[in-house]
Amino acid sequence: MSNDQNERHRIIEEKLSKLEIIRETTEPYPHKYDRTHTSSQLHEMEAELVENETVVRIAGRIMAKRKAGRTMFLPLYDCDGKIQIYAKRDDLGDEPFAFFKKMIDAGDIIGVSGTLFRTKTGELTVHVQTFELLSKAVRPLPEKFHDMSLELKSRKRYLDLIMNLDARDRFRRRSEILENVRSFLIEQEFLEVETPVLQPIYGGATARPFVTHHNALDMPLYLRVADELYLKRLVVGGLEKVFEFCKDFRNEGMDRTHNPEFTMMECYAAYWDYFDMMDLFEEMVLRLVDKYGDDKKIQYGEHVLDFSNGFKRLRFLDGIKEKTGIDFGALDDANVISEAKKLGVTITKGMGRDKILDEVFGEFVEPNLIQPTFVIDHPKELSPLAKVNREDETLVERFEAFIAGFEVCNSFSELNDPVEQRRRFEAQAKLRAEGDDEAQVLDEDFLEALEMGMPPTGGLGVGLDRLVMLFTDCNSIRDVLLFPAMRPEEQGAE
RNA sequence: GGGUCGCUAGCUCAUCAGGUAGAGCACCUCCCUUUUAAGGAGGUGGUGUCAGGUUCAAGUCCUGAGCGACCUACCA
Repeated sequence: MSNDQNERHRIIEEKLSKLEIIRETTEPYPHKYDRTHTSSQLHEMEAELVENETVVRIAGRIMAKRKAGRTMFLPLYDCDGKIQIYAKRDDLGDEPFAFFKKMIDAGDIIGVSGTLFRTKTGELTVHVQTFELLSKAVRPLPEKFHDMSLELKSRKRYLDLIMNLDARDRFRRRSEILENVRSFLIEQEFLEVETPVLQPIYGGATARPFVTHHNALDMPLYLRVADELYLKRLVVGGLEKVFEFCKDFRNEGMDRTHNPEFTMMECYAAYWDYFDMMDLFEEMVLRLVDKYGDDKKIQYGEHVLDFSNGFKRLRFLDGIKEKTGIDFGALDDANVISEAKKLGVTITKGMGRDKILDEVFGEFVEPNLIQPTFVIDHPKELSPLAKVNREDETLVERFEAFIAGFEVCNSFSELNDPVEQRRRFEAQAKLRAEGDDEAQVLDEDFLEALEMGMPPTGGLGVGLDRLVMLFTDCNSIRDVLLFPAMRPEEQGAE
């Protein structure tokens, strides 16, 4: 972008010329610095460090420079918090102090050694004995007492992380949550595996893919929309419990719960059904509730989400009946259409009965599912990879978890009948021919795997970004992605 | 995709009855030996998102484009 233009900016010019002056006597970008403590360790170990007058070495970014004559106070941010440092001319000597005062600015990264004390206003502070410039910043920090715009935070996440310690905490928590889920699955004896991101045929979800091209093979490849079909191949192969943390890519709209690339966790367990998966998911989430919530409750925006009774179970058609008063399950196709129309649902050509039900559900039920709910037993056409329901052959054995009005997971008793699976794929092909470009594509290689015999299997996919949103009280997926998708700032930039 | 609002100094924002721009932070000079949105004095810095139009005159009005925020619809 306009680097050249920005580098003409006065402040940057000034800092660059300052940098050249520094270079005459000092290396502004040395190779390393040995620190003895981090800021939070200083706070934790204060009593001991003060008593022993321990000389500590810390490093971090200067966030402000408060000059008071022949002394300076500077807040320093490091990996886990902040600590104030105090520099005094009489301690450092005229030359070094002058260098510090003149050449080192807010935004620079320095290392200092010194002893701990408390100022008369009570702030724990390092009394500097020696200092070292570790990295000179040639751009100014953003303004310090107003929050950056949301756009700038998302575009330049490093600035957000520099300025806002809570942003660092949020992403640290994201990592912690993912780690928690991972170790939970490993405890349950799931095996972590990796499957292709680049796939010759995409499948496992109803979604439009990103397409790319392999030059050597001269063929199109698709970025995965799900890893489901690969994980099931592994179950066929005898890896009975597998999981993957997978970046998936869907070429669709973006909003507060959707980013074109996002992170899912899918897991499959042989000999399990969807009830087992409900238990697994519930336990996985309750662990997080215990860790981050209070008395089985978590605050999310205006809502208090109450997990003390686990997830409520709501049958898909019952949910619709509750909210609309209409028992769609008892209606024939023509009446489904006319009732849906009465409700104001837009029906387009090629929408089958079940698709219409999905619309009704999405409109009238989903937004109301604030408290943790498993929506179970969906219509068959919506779920071409799910096994038919053992009690009602028009439905499948499936559940989706809804919390705070959005979907967090999707799971089924996996369809393992190769003949039936082929039929379902063919039905999808028909939908596709009728114009549904999200319909799934027949995957012959996957069918061949099923034909080898897959044990009865339970599968689960969890939208990890959304899970993180819940436990970080974030309203938008962008806030839990370090680098959310953004349009380039300037056109024709290069 | 549809609607509403926004885009002015590096950052956060003023100017909003059309008369060619201001503040705070940051930066520069100076004063200040316990400050913490440090303070005081002075100063630099703007092709007002872009492109057209109306007008004697446009950041300000009109049209279009770009980017963003929020709401709304669909996929996790």
